[in-house]
Amino acid sequence: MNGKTKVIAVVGPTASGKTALSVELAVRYGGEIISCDSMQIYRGMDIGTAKVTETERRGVAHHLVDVVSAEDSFSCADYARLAKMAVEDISSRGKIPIFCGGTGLYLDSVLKNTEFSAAGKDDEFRERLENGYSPSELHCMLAEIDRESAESIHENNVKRVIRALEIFHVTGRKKSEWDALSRTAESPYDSIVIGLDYRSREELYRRIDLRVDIMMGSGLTEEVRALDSAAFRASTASQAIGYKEILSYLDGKTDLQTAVEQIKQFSRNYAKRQLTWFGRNKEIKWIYPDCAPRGADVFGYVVSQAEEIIGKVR
RNA sequence: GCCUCUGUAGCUCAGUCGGUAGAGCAGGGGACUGAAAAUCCCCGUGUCGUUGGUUCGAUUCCGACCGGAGGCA
Repeated sequence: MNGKTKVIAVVGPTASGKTALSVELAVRYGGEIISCDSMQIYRGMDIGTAKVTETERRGVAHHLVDVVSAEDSFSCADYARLAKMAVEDISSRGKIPIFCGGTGLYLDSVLKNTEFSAAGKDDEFRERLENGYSPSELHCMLAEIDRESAESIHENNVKRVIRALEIFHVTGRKKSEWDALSRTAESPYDSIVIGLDYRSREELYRRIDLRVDIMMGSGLTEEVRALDSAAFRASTASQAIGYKEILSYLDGKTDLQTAVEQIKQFSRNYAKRQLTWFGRNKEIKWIYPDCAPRGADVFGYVVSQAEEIIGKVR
């Protein structure tokens, strides 16, 4: 007992079964869910983000779902702010906050209590750099003001190079300085992080493909059509897997079958990136649904594994 | 039946004027601090369809055969 707020988190790649487990744990332990998904944040994006349905929620309160319009911009820093408030709110009512989602950066920023730099974004500045310079020119500019950051960011990663330049432009201090500073705050949480993954990568990929087919059958095309607008197309949300491909189909740039294949493909690639992110967090306790005993109820197995993990730490 | 084209990495295809071959995608690994479902980095030996021949040497040239595509009749 150290007085820190207890939180549970369920993480893992897309289609690994996080939603059902998190709700089950919330029911068993008296918890409320805090979504940790960069796309479920947006209103109107339900089918393509596999957002928790009313039935799936089983009466459990869900936070940080549908909080902004799909045309708005949103950031990790915004998320961290809202998530901390949600944790406060939930635990003040004697309930356990349970994070659930696949956006590793978002979760870490909360659990590790990342102190974000004071540099907000400056769209004009970004645009000017994007259009006015080559990647190597930008990288040289960064090397001049912040050698350390320049060394850790690859020249071709223009987005990052520009952000580092932006931080200096806005605050007059280096990104590397801010980064060091951001790591000094201690986490106010005691967290148990449960990861869901499949021992068989193929099995995970099969689940992803299947889920995409279900999304299509549930009317993803109609959902995207309903969201379509100039503002949506200019937004971060429209970059989401499933949305950008259908948009391209609606424009007649790809046929539907190709679009669906791409959605599956990009989802699989994405799942791999998620696993890489979570893989470096050695605190995560992994559960593999495909390791359930032959003939056993898989979900029951997953839940009992989770209970064991939670029980041990408590 | 004849003619032409074609057979190279899981897929799509380059290439070797004869000295055993390389891209994209897939796949694998990695990074990640205000766009993160984004962005970016690293990893390519495969009977070069089979089989004869020519050659010091053939995936590359020639013949036959077997797939595939098209054309003529």
